[in-house]
Amino acid sequence: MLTIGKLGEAAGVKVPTIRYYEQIGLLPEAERSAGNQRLYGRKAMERLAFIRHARDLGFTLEAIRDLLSLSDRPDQSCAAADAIARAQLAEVESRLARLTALKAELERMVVQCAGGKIADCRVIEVLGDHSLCATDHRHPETELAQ
Amino acid sequence: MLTIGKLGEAAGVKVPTIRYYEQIGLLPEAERSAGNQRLYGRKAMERLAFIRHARDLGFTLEAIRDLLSLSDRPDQSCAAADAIARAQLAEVESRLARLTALKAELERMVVQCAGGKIADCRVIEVLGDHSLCATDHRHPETELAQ
DNA sequence: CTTGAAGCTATAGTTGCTAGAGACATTAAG
DNA sequence: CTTAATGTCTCTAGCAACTATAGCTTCAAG
Ligand SMILES: [Zn+2]
Ligand SMILES: [Zn+2]
Ligand SMILES: [Zn+2]
Ligand SMILES: [Zn+2]
Repeated sequence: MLTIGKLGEAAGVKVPTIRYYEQIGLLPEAERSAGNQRLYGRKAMERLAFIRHARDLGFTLEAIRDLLSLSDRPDQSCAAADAIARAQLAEVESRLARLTALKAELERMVVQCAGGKIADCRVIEVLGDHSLCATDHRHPETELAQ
Repeated sequence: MLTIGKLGEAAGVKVPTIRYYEQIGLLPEAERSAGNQRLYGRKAMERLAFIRHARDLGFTLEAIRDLLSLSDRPDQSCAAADAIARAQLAEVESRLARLTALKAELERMVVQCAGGKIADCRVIEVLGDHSLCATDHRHPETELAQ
């Protein structure tokens, strides 16, 4: 059995984060030692590794909650899990598209500035006027999140 | 003079967001009508458009605060403004790199799943075990933000 | 002149944590 | 065995950048 600190170290998750996951019900309530300290076994460790990995792949905690409850029912079809993954892929693709446009605009800005006074700075000028942009990079309904 | 609603419409910014910007000091306190409603002139409109555009390009409100105070001093060198823009470009590039890796992993996951039971689902399997990943996509110190 | 939209303030909620305060538990050294 | 240094406990508050709600006042159209 691992203490919370050891578990965090093993899984690459900070201690308060583990407690937070328990608090929001993503991890079950941990067993406690005689002195009221949390103790974790292999199952908890695997569950936390799953969460950590899914977070690293950009899934929200809500999506992870769903994936975890799916993974607890091995006999069911995996269609729902696959749908969550495909939605996450679509999300990532849309962010990629947006960031690619942003990168192009930012590059244009910094390249075009000759480096004089603020009054002549292309960066300041472009920020004040989107019509000077080459692409339509504007924030659609897509959230900035992640 | 525009009311807050008209200003928001013109600049593509929601009304509560404008009030929020005023509250945090990003916009100056607006003039008020006899009935205590905010009124905006062309300067406020330009300032809000600048903020909106910079937000669309991914700058943080802190960076925008700095850019705005720089743009209020037209005689000074634009080096500081350019540095902020280059930092933002670097940030975007690092997010792009990470998202590109995520996209590759997510694609691998969804492609490899044959679509049967959860017990055999490649999505669930890979989420539980990063060693099944092709790339090291893990979250460095870089924040997930935006 | 009435009514509905738009404005006002103030507070709380969102996501996914992170940081602190103050108290108890465990471990290692002396 | 005692102390000191960590580690852990709970609880609360804070971060970005808004968004939503409640309960009010003001404005503009018919
Ligand atoms: Zn410049
Ligand atoms: Zn633009
Ligand atoms: Zn599957
Ligand atoms: Zn992985």
